[in-house]
Amino acid sequence: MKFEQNRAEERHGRILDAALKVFARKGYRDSSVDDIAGQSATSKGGVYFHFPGKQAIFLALMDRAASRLLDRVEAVIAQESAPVARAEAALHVVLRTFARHRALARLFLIEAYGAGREFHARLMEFHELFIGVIRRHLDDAVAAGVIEPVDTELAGRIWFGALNEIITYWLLTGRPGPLEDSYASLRPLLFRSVGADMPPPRGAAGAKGTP
Amino acid sequence: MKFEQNRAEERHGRILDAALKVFARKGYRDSSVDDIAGQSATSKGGVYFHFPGKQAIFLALMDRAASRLLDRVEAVIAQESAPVARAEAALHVVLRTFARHRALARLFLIEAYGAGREFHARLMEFHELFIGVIRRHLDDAVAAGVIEPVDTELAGRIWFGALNEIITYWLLTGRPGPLEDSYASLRPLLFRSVGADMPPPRGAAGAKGTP
Amino acid sequence: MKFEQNRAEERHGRILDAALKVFARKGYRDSSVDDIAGQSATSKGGVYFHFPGKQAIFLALMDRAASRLLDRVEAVIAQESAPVARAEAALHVVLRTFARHRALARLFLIEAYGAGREFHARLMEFHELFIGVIRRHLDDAVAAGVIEPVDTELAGRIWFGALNEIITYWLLTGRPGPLEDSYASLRPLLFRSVGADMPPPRGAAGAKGTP
Amino acid sequence: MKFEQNRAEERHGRILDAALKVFARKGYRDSSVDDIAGQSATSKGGVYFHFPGKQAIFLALMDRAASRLLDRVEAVIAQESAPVARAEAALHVVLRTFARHRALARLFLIEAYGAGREFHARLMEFHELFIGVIRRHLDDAVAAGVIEPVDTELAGRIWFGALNEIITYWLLTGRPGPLEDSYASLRPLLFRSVGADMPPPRGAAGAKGTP
DNA sequence: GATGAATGAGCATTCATTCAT
DNA sequence: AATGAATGAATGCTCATTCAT
Repeated sequence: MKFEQNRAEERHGRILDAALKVFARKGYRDSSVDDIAGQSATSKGGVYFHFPGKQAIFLALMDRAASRLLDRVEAVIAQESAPVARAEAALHVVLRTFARHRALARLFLIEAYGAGREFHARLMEFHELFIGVIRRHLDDAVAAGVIEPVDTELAGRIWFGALNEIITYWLLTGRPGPLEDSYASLRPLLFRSVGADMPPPRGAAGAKGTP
Repeated sequence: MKFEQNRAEERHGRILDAALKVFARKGYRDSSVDDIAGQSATSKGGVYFHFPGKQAIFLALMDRAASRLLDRVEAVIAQESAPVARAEAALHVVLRTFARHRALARLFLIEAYGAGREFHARLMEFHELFIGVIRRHLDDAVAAGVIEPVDTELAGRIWFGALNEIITYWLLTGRPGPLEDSYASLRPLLFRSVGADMPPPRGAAGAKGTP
Repeated sequence: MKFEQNRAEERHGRILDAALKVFARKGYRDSSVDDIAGQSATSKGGVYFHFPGKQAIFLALMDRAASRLLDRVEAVIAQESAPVARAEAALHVVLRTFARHRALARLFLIEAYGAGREFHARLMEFHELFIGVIRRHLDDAVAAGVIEPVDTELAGRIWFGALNEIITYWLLTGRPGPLEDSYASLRPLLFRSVGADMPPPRGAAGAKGTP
Repeated sequence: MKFEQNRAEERHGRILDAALKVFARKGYRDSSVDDIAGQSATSKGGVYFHFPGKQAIFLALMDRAASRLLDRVEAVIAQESAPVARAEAALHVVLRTFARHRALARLFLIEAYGAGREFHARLMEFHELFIGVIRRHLDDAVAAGVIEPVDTELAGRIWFGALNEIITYWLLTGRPGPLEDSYASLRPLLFRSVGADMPPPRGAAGAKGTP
């Protein structure tokens, strides 16, 4: 029975993997359940056994992806100690992950809009989740006196929106070639926006220059 | 003949107006040409007489809207003299216009993504157009020594992306109630991002110079 | 008024010419009245002024073509004196005319079938008309004792059907390259079918060799 | 699984049967897929599950019919020994089959022309197939010295074309009442066309040899 | 007479979903 | 659990025909 459960879970996951590929390639509306069934080496009936419908697949896919992404964010944040660095880290992981997984990026930045009314609320929840992370650490920074008091929710939203535009543009036009190159220029602008001193670049881990 | 031409143009415009309403209400994919025909008090055949197809309607709609919006932007910019104020003005008009015309906002911020691959390139062109306006005036500001040298293209993109996120969130959740309220908090963050001093708020222009 | 009448007739003919081109190129069902209007440098409304509808155009076209073809047949027959030669001449003109006017051939051999029930009766009338011509001269030949008594109606139909198949095959496959080449081989077979001696080839006009 | 396969094949065949009826009654262009679905007691979707489209149905129908007809031809030919009798048999089966199955006749002699460009090539292939059968046996007859050397391909085409015209005329006008009556008059004309002696009528085979 | 805008019925095709096996 | 056959509603688009100007 444990065995069967695993098999079911594996199938479940396989369908989501297939859906991600298909949705990213053809877009939500132009993907058919048959496409997903084909890509996941299952039958249409099989897909409907594991999911109640096409919408549910997309929703489950967003949930799984968002939760994995948040986990990664939390993991990276845990390695930073300075509040601003933590906020920054959150942003950077998202950029890096999307740069490495275009399909994922398409899902959140493009397809979720086109999938229809039903997904918008959920998408906004995800935005809030990520913005909330940024915001929390900016709040810490304010509390610690590292940055001036600002509307941290709005600041988080700005950071997030800026990132979105950059990644979306990259997704749809291919520019700039290596997405991560944007980050070096992006950093100072965002930091300045909340009146933070430029901390050493991420990864330099505070080891440099402190006597 | 002049008369007939006007009649044709009027119908053309009426169809676009109807399409805007319908697309904003039901989304591009869930809107049928019949819906548009009904809303514009025309027959389906009439719609197809004026437009080659559904996609063309959406495209024409985006073009018309973007061109009107750009005109408004240019008009407002012309009333400002300081470069940073001009860049800011561009942003502000967009915010105000979208706040007053939710349907328009939906079109550009939501539906254009869901309408399919064919529209993405065009949408990005519009982004570039607006970002280009901001950028040009930031360049002027740099040249005038008003702000420090920054990657103005990226700065423009950040401003634009931040605005997008704010408006999108408002569109989909209704928060904050009056969208324009965001502007007051947004301003200092964006200005700081490019290292600009806070100019007096827009519209306070007449107050300048009073001791 | 005579002038206007001529203008109208000219337009009428121009539309038929255009229709012939269009029908031959795209087939009756895939040709639109717009296509015909375009090809005849008229407006759709103009076409409908001269003809009550698409069917009527096709019918008028068939009538005009058949009548011209019959005229040509009669003219050529008048130049022959031997009854069998006359029957043969009828066949030969049709072959030659269709070989030189593919569009015409398409009209009668292909499109008339696809145009729908309404045209079938008329098409069969045309078949009968041509077969009647052949038959009449075969009857003369029988009466003159030149050929044995045969079912001349059937013989006419056979001659006509054979010709049809040959031309149709040529129309749709392009073989044989020069359609008229078939004629030399066709002649003896058809003549033998009615038990006629092989007369000298048409065009040799009895002048050759007879002392 | 064998069972399901049968069920699928049965449905497949049922749809073709329905299509034959519908196409023969209304013509290819005036038949809708809905008509076929209705006639086959299936849903439109069901039809599309078994066939990729309307054209494919027509094509499959032609293929099935032609293959069945060819089988019948071969079977009848096998019962004759004389080459000319075999060629004749081929012709006769076609006449008889079409006389008994008007729908089939309509399909090949009328609708295939009206169905559009796409079908013409296939139709000509069928013509060639049947003509090839006749031709082969005429070749045998020539080789056996039974008939004089003639262009057997052309002779086959003539026989076939003659038959076509006769059947087509019967289909569209109803004359002669019993189509098969034509055959008795047709035989001598065709035989003579290739210079063959009149063999005893088909079916009289058992009478052969009685002094 | 001529034009072209407008109409509206018709149709092939797609696809999410259901269900018998 | 899984399959694939079946359903039926939905929709973009075409086009013969009409008619106001």
